[in-house]
Amino acid sequence: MSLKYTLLGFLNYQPMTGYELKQTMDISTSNFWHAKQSQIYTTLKKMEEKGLVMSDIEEQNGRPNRRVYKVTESGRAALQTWLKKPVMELQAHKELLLLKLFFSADQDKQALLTQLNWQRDLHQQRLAVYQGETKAVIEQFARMMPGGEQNAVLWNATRRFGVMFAQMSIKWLDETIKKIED
Amino acid sequence: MSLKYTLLGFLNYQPMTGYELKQTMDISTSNFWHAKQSQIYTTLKKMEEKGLVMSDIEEQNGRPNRRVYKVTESGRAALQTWLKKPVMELQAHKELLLLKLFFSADQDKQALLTQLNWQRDLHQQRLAVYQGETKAVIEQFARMMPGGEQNAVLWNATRRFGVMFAQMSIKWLDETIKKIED
DNA sequence: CCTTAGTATATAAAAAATTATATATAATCT
DNA sequence: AGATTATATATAATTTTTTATATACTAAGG
Repeated sequence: MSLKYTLLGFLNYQPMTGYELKQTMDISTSNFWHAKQSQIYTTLKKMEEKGLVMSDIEEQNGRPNRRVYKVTESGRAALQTWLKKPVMELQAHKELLLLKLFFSADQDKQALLTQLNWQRDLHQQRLAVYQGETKAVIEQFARMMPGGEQNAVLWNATRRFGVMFAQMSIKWLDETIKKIED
Repeated sequence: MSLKYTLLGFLNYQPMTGYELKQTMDISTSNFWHAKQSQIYTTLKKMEEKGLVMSDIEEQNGRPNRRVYKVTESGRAALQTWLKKPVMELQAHKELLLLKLFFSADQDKQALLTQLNWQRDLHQQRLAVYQGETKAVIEQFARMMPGGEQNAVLWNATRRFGVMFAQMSIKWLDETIKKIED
Protein backbone atom coordinates (compact mmCIF):
# COMPACT_ATOMS: atom_id res chain seq x y z
CA MET A 1 0.00 0.00 0.00
CA SER A 2 2.18 2.77 -1.33
CA LEU A 3 -0.40 5.33 -2.35
CA LYS A 4 -0.71 6.19 1.33
CA TYR A 5 2.98 7.05 1.45
CA THR A 6 2.86 8.90 -1.84
CA LEU A 7 0.21 11.18 -0.41
CA LEU A 8 2.17 11.59 2.82
CA GLY A 9 5.25 12.41 0.75
CA PHE A 10 3.49 15.25 -1.03
CA LEU A 11 1.68 16.54 2.04
CA ASN A 12 5.05 16.64 3.74
CA TYR A 13 5.92 19.50 1.38
CA GLN A 14 2.69 21.41 1.90
CA PRO A 15 -0.99 20.96 2.75
CA MET A 16 -3.18 20.07 -0.22
CA THR A 17 -6.65 18.90 -1.22
CA GLY A 18 -7.37 15.55 -2.85
CA TYR A 19 -7.86 17.34 -6.12
CA GLU A 20 -4.48 19.03 -5.90
CA LEU A 21 -2.81 15.77 -4.95
CA LYS A 22 -4.25 14.17 -8.07
CA GLN A 23 -2.95 17.03 -10.25
CA THR A 24 0.45 16.86 -8.60
CA MET A 25 0.78 13.11 -9.08
CA ASP A 26 -0.22 13.47 -12.72
CA ILE A 27 2.66 15.82 -13.49
CA SER A 28 5.27 14.10 -11.33
CA THR A 29 4.98 10.46 -10.24
CA SER A 30 2.44 9.24 -12.79
CA ASN A 31 5.10 7.42 -14.80
CA PHE A 32 5.94 5.20 -11.86
CA TRP A 33 2.99 5.64 -9.50
CA HIS A 34 -0.53 6.63 -10.47
CA ALA A 35 -3.98 6.61 -8.86
CA LYS A 36 -7.50 7.52 -9.77
CA GLN A 37 -9.23 10.51 -8.21
CA SER A 38 -11.59 8.24 -6.32
CA GLN A 39 -8.79 6.18 -4.86
CA ILE A 40 -7.02 9.28 -3.59
CA TYR A 41 -10.17 10.53 -1.86
CA THR A 42 -10.95 7.24 -0.17
CA THR A 43 -7.34 6.74 0.86
CA LEU A 44 -7.18 10.21 2.40
CA LYS A 45 -10.32 9.48 4.38
CA LYS A 46 -8.86 6.25 5.77
CA MET A 47 -5.60 8.02 6.54
CA GLU A 48 -7.44 10.64 8.54
CA GLU A 49 -9.20 7.91 10.54
CA LYS A 50 -5.80 6.45 11.37
CA GLY A 51 -4.44 9.85 12.38
CA LEU A 52 -1.82 10.10 9.63
CA VAL A 53 -3.33 13.31 8.27
CA MET A 54 -5.74 16.02 9.43
CA SER A 55 -8.07 18.12 7.34
CA ASP A 56 -9.45 21.65 7.54
CA ILE A 57 -12.34 22.88 5.48
CA GLU A 58 -11.88 26.08 3.53
CA GLU A 59 -15.18 27.74 2.71
CA GLN A 60 -15.66 28.55 -0.96
CA ASN A 61 -18.13 30.86 -2.62
CA GLY A 62 -20.10 29.05 -5.32
CA ARG A 63 -17.74 26.04 -5.38
CA PRO A 64 -17.83 23.01 -3.10
CA ASN A 65 -15.68 23.64 -0.05
CA ARG A 66 -12.03 22.62 -0.14
CA ARG A 67 -10.91 19.97 2.29
CA VAL A 68 -7.24 20.71 2.82
CA TYR A 69 -5.19 17.86 4.25
CA LYS A 70 -1.98 18.24 6.22
CA VAL A 71 0.32 15.57 7.58
CA THR A 72 0.40 14.91 11.33
CA GLU A 73 3.43 14.01 13.40
CA SER A 74 2.34 10.39 13.29
CA GLY A 75 2.08 10.63 9.50
CA ARG A 76 5.51 12.15 9.22
CA ALA A 77 6.94 9.31 11.30
CA ALA A 78 5.18 6.70 9.15
CA LEU A 79 6.63 8.31 6.03
CA GLN A 80 10.14 8.22 7.45
CA THR A 81 9.80 4.57 8.45
CA TRP A 82 8.61 3.68 4.97
CA LEU A 83 11.39 5.65 3.27
CA LYS A 84 14.03 3.94 5.37
CA LYS A 85 12.79 0.44 4.55
CA PRO A 86 14.78 -0.65 1.51
CA VAL A 87 13.18 -2.19 -1.57
CA MET A 88 14.66 -5.68 -1.68
CA GLU A 89 12.72 -7.28 -4.57
CA LEU A 90 12.26 -6.58 -8.22
CA GLN A 91 9.00 -4.93 -9.08
CA ALA A 92 6.52 -7.13 -10.90
CA HIS A 93 5.06 -5.59 -14.03
CA LYS A 94 2.03 -6.05 -16.20
CA GLU A 95 2.30 -5.50 -19.94
CA LEU A 96 -0.97 -6.03 -21.70
CA LEU A 97 0.68 -5.79 -25.11
CA LEU A 98 3.12 -8.59 -24.34
CA LEU A 99 0.35 -10.73 -22.91
CA LYS A 100 -1.69 -10.44 -26.08
CA LEU A 101 1.36 -11.03 -28.23
CA PHE A 102 2.09 -14.19 -26.27
CA PHE A 103 -1.24 -15.69 -27.28
CA SER A 104 -1.41 -14.25 -30.80
CA ALA A 105 0.22 -17.02 -32.84
CA ASP A 106 -2.94 -17.55 -34.92
CA GLN A 107 -3.83 -13.90 -35.23
CA ASP A 108 -3.74 -11.75 -38.33
CA LYS A 109 -0.15 -10.70 -38.93
CA GLN A 110 -1.05 -7.31 -40.40
CA ALA A 111 -3.32 -6.36 -37.49
CA LEU A 112 -0.52 -7.27 -35.14
CA LEU A 113 1.98 -5.11 -37.00
CA THR A 114 -0.41 -2.15 -37.05
CA GLN A 115 -0.79 -2.44 -33.32
CA LEU A 116 2.94 -2.59 -32.71
CA ASN A 117 3.48 0.47 -34.87
CA TRP A 118 0.78 2.30 -32.97
CA GLN A 119 2.53 1.49 -29.71
CA ARG A 120 5.80 2.72 -31.20
CA ASP A 121 4.14 6.08 -31.90
CA LEU A 122 2.83 6.29 -28.37
CA HIS A 123 6.32 5.82 -26.94
CA GLN A 124 7.68 8.36 -29.40
CA GLN A 125 5.05 10.85 -28.28
CA ARG A 126 5.94 10.26 -24.67
CA LEU A 127 9.58 10.93 -25.46
CA ALA A 128 8.54 14.21 -27.07
CA VAL A 129 6.59 15.12 -23.94
CA TYR A 130 9.68 14.50 -21.81
CA GLN A 131 11.65 16.85 -24.05
CA GLY A 132 8.95 19.49 -24.20
CA GLU A 133 8.61 19.50 -20.44
CA THR A 134 12.25 20.14 -19.71
CA LYS A 135 11.74 23.85 -19.13
CA ALA A 136 8.28 25.10 -18.25
CA VAL A 137 6.62 22.29 -16.31
CA ILE A 138 9.69 21.16 -14.43
CA GLU A 139 10.43 24.60 -13.06
CA GLN A 140 6.81 25.08 -12.12
CA PHE A 141 6.85 21.78 -10.31
CA ALA A 142 10.13 22.66 -8.62
CA ARG A 143 8.57 25.86 -7.26
CA MET A 144 5.58 23.90 -5.94
CA MET A 145 7.76 21.27 -4.29
CA PRO A 146 11.02 22.88 -3.29
CA GLY A 147 13.99 20.87 -2.10
CA GLY A 148 17.19 22.13 -3.67
CA GLU A 149 19.99 20.25 -5.32
CA GLN A 150 19.31 16.96 -3.57
CA ASN A 151 15.86 16.74 -5.10
CA ALA A 152 17.03 17.73 -8.56
CA VAL A 153 19.32 14.68 -8.75
CA LEU A 154 16.63 12.24 -7.64
CA TRP A 155 13.81 13.77 -9.67
CA ASN A 156 15.97 13.81 -12.77
CA ALA A 157 16.78 10.14 -12.18
CA THR A 158 13.10 9.21 -12.20
CA ARG A 159 12.57 11.21 -15.39
CA ARG A 160 15.62 9.61 -16.93
CA PHE A 161 14.12 6.20 -16.23
CA GLY A 162 11.03 7.23 -18.15
CA VAL A 163 13.13 8.35 -21.10
CA MET A 164 15.21 5.19 -21.13
CA PHE A 165 12.15 2.98 -20.85
CA ALA A 166 10.54 4.68 -23.84
CA GLN A 167 13.75 4.38 -25.88
CA MET A 168 14.10 0.72 -24.97
CA SER A 169 10.49 0.06 -25.89
CA ILE A 170 10.93 1.66 -29.29
CA LYS A 171 14.02 -0.41 -29.93
CA TRP A 172 12.21 -3.59 -28.90
CA LEU A 173 9.21 -2.75 -31.07
CA ASP A 174 11.44 -2.11 -34.10
CA GLU A 175 13.16 -5.45 -33.58
CA THR A 176 9.88 -7.28 -33.06
CA ILE A 177 8.19 -5.71 -36.06
CA LYS A 178 11.11 -6.76 -38.24
CA LYS A 179 10.99 -10.34 -36.96
CA ILE A 180 7.26 -10.65 -37.48
CA GLU A 181 7.51 -9.23 -40.99
CA ASP A 182 9.69 -12.18 -42.12
CA MET B 1 -9.45 -7.85 -16.40
CA SER B 2 -6.81 -9.78 -18.32
CA LEU B 3 -6.18 -12.68 -15.99
CA LYS B 4 -9.39 -14.20 -17.30
CA TYR B 5 -8.00 -14.16 -20.83
CA THR B 6 -4.61 -15.39 -19.72
CA LEU B 7 -6.26 -18.46 -18.26
CA LEU B 8 -8.38 -18.93 -21.39
CA GLY B 9 -5.23 -18.61 -23.47
CA PHE B 10 -3.55 -21.45 -21.63
CA LEU B 11 -6.62 -23.64 -21.42
CA ASN B 12 -6.97 -23.18 -25.18
CA TYR B 13 -3.82 -25.32 -25.48
CA GLN B 14 -4.94 -28.00 -23.07
CA PRO B 15 -7.11 -28.62 -19.99
CA MET B 16 -5.40 -27.83 -16.69
CA THR B 17 -6.01 -27.38 -12.98
CA GLY B 18 -5.62 -24.08 -11.15
CA TYR B 19 -2.40 -25.36 -9.70
CA GLU B 20 -1.00 -26.19 -13.12
CA LEU B 21 -2.07 -22.83 -14.49
CA LYS B 22 -0.16 -21.12 -11.70
CA GLN B 23 2.97 -23.18 -12.47
CA THR B 24 2.63 -22.47 -16.17
CA MET B 25 2.26 -18.73 -15.67
CA ASP B 26 5.27 -18.72 -13.38
CA ILE B 27 7.56 -20.11 -16.06
CA SER B 28 6.10 -18.18 -19.00
CA THR B 29 4.11 -14.97 -18.56
CA SER B 30 5.22 -14.01 -15.06
CA ASN B 31 7.50 -11.27 -16.36
CA PHE B 32 4.59 -9.43 -17.92
CA TRP B 33 1.54 -10.96 -16.26
CA HIS B 34 1.41 -12.62 -12.87
CA ALA B 35 -1.22 -13.72 -10.39
CA LYS B 36 -1.43 -15.29 -6.98
CA GLN B 37 -2.68 -18.84 -6.52
CA SER B 38 -5.79 -17.56 -4.77
CA GLN B 39 -6.65 -15.15 -7.54
CA ILE B 40 -6.39 -17.88 -10.14
CA TYR B 41 -8.75 -20.13 -8.20
CA THR B 42 -11.37 -17.46 -7.62
CA THR B 43 -11.15 -16.29 -11.22
CA LEU B 44 -11.63 -19.84 -12.54
CA LYS B 45 -14.68 -20.23 -10.35
CA LYS B 46 -16.24 -17.03 -11.71
CA MET B 47 -15.35 -18.07 -15.25
CA GLU B 48 -17.14 -21.35 -14.79
CA GLU B 49 -20.24 -19.51 -13.54
CA LYS B 50 -20.17 -17.43 -16.71
CA GLY B 51 -19.74 -20.50 -18.89
CA LEU B 52 -16.29 -19.64 -20.22
CA VAL B 53 -14.78 -22.85 -18.81
CA MET B 54 -16.00 -26.21 -17.53
CA SER B 55 -14.42 -28.44 -14.92
CA ASP B 56 -14.21 -32.16 -14.31
CA ILE B 57 -13.05 -33.68 -11.06
CA GLU B 58 -10.32 -36.30 -11.24
CA GLU B 59 -10.30 -38.53 -8.18
CA GLN B 60 -6.96 -38.78 -6.43
CA ASN B 61 -5.72 -41.28 -3.88
CA GLY B 62 -4.45 -39.58 -0.72
CA ARG B 63 -4.31 -36.14 -2.36
CA PRO B 64 -7.19 -33.66 -2.72
CA ASN B 65 -9.02 -34.27 -5.98
CA ARG B 66 -7.92 -32.42 -9.10
CA ARG B 67 -10.40 -30.02 -10.66
CA VAL B 68 -9.42 -29.95 -14.31
CA TYR B 69 -10.68 -26.95 -16.29
CA LYS B 70 -11.26 -26.88 -20.02
CA VAL B 71 -12.32 -23.99 -22.22
CA THR B 72 -15.84 -23.97 -23.68
CA GLU B 73 -16.87 -22.70 -27.11
CA SER B 74 -18.07 -19.51 -25.48
CA GLY B 75 -14.69 -19.17 -23.78
CA ARG B 76 -12.85 -19.72 -27.04
CA ALA B 77 -14.94 -17.00 -28.67
CA ALA B 78 -14.26 -14.59 -25.80
CA LEU B 79 -10.53 -15.24 -26.15
CA GLN B 80 -10.61 -14.51 -29.87
CA THR B 81 -12.54 -11.28 -29.35
CA TRP B 82 -10.05 -10.14 -26.77
CA LEU B 83 -7.05 -11.05 -28.92
CA LYS B 84 -8.44 -9.11 -31.86
CA LYS B 85 -9.02 -5.94 -29.84
CA PRO B 86 -5.85 -3.90 -30.24
CA VAL B 87 -4.01 -2.29 -27.31
CA MET B 88 -4.25 1.41 -28.02
CA GLU B 89 -2.75 2.93 -24.87
CA LEU B 90 0.56 2.77 -23.12
CA GLN B 91 0.62 0.53 -20.12
CA ALA B 92 0.85 2.32 -16.78
CA HIS B 93 3.53 1.01 -14.46
CA LYS B 94 4.31 1.03 -10.80
CA GLU B 95 7.91 1.20 -9.67
CA LEU B 96 8.24 1.19 -5.91
CA LEU B 97 11.96 1.93 -6.11
CA LEU B 98 11.42 5.10 -8.14
CA LEU B 99 8.62 6.20 -5.85
CA LYS B 100 10.85 5.94 -2.80
CA LEU B 101 13.71 7.61 -4.61
CA PHE B 102 11.41 10.48 -5.51
CA PHE B 103 10.80 11.27 -1.84
CA SER B 104 14.27 10.41 -0.55
CA ALA B 105 16.01 13.80 -0.74
CA ASP B 106 16.65 13.86 3.01
CA GLN B 107 17.52 10.20 3.33
CA ASP B 108 20.88 8.69 4.12
CA LYS B 109 22.94 8.67 0.93
CA GLN B 110 24.79 5.48 1.76
CA ALA B 111 21.61 3.52 2.50
CA LEU B 112 20.23 4.69 -0.83
CA LEU B 113 23.34 3.55 -2.68
CA THR B 114 23.26 0.15 -1.00
CA GLN B 115 19.69 -0.29 -2.09
CA LEU B 116 20.41 0.70 -5.68
CA ASN B 117 23.30 -1.74 -5.83
CA TRP B 118 21.09 -4.47 -4.43
CA GLN B 119 18.56 -3.80 -7.18
CA ARG B 120 21.36 -3.91 -9.74
CA ASP B 121 22.24 -7.40 -8.51
CA LEU B 122 18.65 -8.54 -8.79
CA HIS B 123 18.46 -7.44 -12.40
CA GLN B 124 21.79 -9.11 -13.10
CA GLN B 125 20.48 -12.32 -11.58
CA ARG B 126 17.39 -12.15 -13.71
CA LEU B 127 19.55 -11.75 -16.80
CA ALA B 128 21.45 -14.87 -15.77
CA VAL B 129 18.17 -16.74 -15.39
CA TYR B 130 17.19 -15.75 -18.92
CA GLN B 131 20.48 -17.13 -20.19
CA GLY B 132 20.35 -20.30 -18.11
CA GLU B 133 16.83 -21.03 -19.29
CA THR B 134 17.61 -20.91 -22.98
CA LYS B 135 17.83 -24.67 -23.31
CA ALA B 136 16.09 -26.84 -20.73
CA VAL B 137 13.08 -24.86 -19.55
CA ILE B 138 12.17 -23.36 -22.89
CA GLU B 139 12.04 -26.68 -24.68
CA GLN B 140 10.05 -28.20 -21.88
CA PHE B 141 7.60 -25.32 -22.07
CA ALA B 142 7.41 -25.62 -25.85
CA ARG B 143 6.43 -29.28 -25.48
CA MET B 144 3.74 -28.37 -22.97
CA MET B 145 2.35 -25.59 -25.19
CA PRO B 146 3.01 -26.50 -28.79
CA GLY B 147 2.46 -24.04 -31.64
CA GLY B 148 5.33 -24.21 -34.11
CA GLU B 149 7.33 -21.44 -35.70
CA GLN B 150 4.68 -18.76 -35.24
CA ASN B 151 4.80 -19.15 -31.48
CA ALA B 152 8.58 -19.21 -31.34
CA VAL B 153 8.81 -15.71 -32.81
CA LEU B 154 6.26 -14.21 -30.42
CA TRP B 155 7.48 -16.03 -27.32
CA ASN B 156 11.05 -15.01 -28.06
CA ALA B 157 9.89 -11.43 -28.43
CA THR B 158 8.38 -11.45 -24.93
CA ARG B 159 11.58 -12.95 -23.52
CA ARG B 160 13.62 -10.41 -25.40
CA PHE B 161 11.62 -7.63 -23.77
CA GLY B 162 12.53 -9.07 -20.39
CA VAL B 163 16.22 -9.13 -21.30
CA MET B 164 16.17 -5.59 -22.64
CA PHE B 165 14.30 -4.29 -19.62
CA ALA B 166 16.86 -5.82 -17.27
CA GLN B 167 19.75 -4.39 -19.30
CA MET B 168 18.14 -0.96 -19.38
CA SER B 169 17.55 -1.07 -15.64
CA ILE B 170 21.16 -1.94 -14.96
CA LYS B 171 22.31 0.93 -17.16
CA TRP B 172 19.95 3.32 -15.41
CA LEU B 173 21.07 2.13 -11.98
CA ASP B 174 24.74 2.58 -12.88
CA GLU B 175 24.06 6.11 -14.08
CA THR B 176 21.98 6.95 -11.03
CA ILE B 177 24.50 5.51 -8.58
CA LYS B 178 27.23 7.61 -10.16
CA LYS B 179 25.15 10.79 -9.97
CA ILE B 180 24.23 10.25 -6.33
CA GLU B 181 27.85 9.52 -5.41
CA ASP B 182 28.91 13.07 -6.40
C1' DC C 1 -25.47 32.19 -27.09
C1' DC C 2 -24.72 27.53 -26.63
C1' DT C 3 -21.72 23.81 -25.87
C1' DT C 4 -17.64 21.86 -24.29
C1' DA C 5 -13.83 21.66 -21.34
C1' DG C 6 -11.88 22.73 -17.01
C1' DT C 7 -12.02 23.42 -11.88
C1' DA C 8 -13.28 21.41 -7.66
C1' DT C 9 -15.36 18.46 -5.22
C1' DA C 10 -16.74 13.77 -3.89
C1' DT C 11 -19.64 8.74 -3.16
C1' DA C 12 -21.20 3.95 -4.46
C1' DA C 13 -20.57 -0.24 -6.38
C1' DA C 14 -17.96 -3.59 -8.43
C1' DA C 15 -13.82 -5.92 -9.67
C1' DA C 16 -9.07 -7.23 -9.00
C1' DA C 17 -5.45 -8.48 -6.14
C1' DT C 18 -3.13 -9.58 -1.80
C1' DT C 19 -2.57 -11.77 2.65
C1' DA C 20 -3.57 -15.15 5.70
C1' DT C 21 -5.13 -19.62 6.45
C1' DA C 22 -6.13 -24.67 5.98
C1' DT C 23 -5.34 -29.67 4.82
C1' DA C 24 -2.52 -33.68 3.76
C1' DT C 25 0.94 -36.51 1.43
C1' DA C 26 5.69 -37.15 -0.55
C1' DA C 27 10.25 -36.15 -0.91
C1' DT C 28 14.46 -34.27 0.54
C1' DC C 29 17.72 -32.22 3.60
C1' DT C 30 20.29 -32.05 8.15
C1' DA D 1 14.50 -39.34 13.08
C1' DG D 2 12.75 -34.87 12.63
C1' DA D 3 12.21 -30.72 10.09
C1' DT D 4 11.55 -28.44 6.01
C1' DT D 5 10.19 -27.93 1.34
C1' DA D 6 7.41 -29.27 -2.49
C1' DT D 7 3.10 -31.05 -4.40
C1' DA D 8 -1.69 -30.37 -4.69
C1' DT D 9 -5.44 -28.50 -3.49
C1' DA D 10 -8.34 -24.57 -2.06
C1' DT D 11 -11.34 -20.63 1.07
C1' DA D 12 -11.88 -16.26 3.84
C1' DA D 13 -10.93 -11.80 4.80
C1' DT D 14 -9.07 -7.67 3.58
C1' DT D 15 -7.14 -4.21 0.75
C1' DT D 16 -6.51 -1.96 -3.52
C1' DT D 17 -8.13 -0.32 -7.74
C1' DT D 18 -11.40 0.75 -11.28
C1' DT D 19 -15.71 2.26 -13.20
C1' DA D 20 -19.61 4.76 -12.95
C1' DT D 21 -21.99 8.56 -11.13
C1' DA D 22 -23.18 13.17 -9.15
C1' DT D 23 -23.03 18.28 -8.35
C1' DA D 24 -22.10 22.98 -9.69
C1' DC D 25 -19.62 26.95 -11.16
C1' DT D 26 -16.26 29.24 -14.65
C1' DA D 27 -13.90 30.04 -18.79
C1' DA D 28 -13.21 29.57 -23.51
C1' DG D 29 -14.35 28.26 -28.29
C1' DG D 30 -17.28 28.11 -32.29
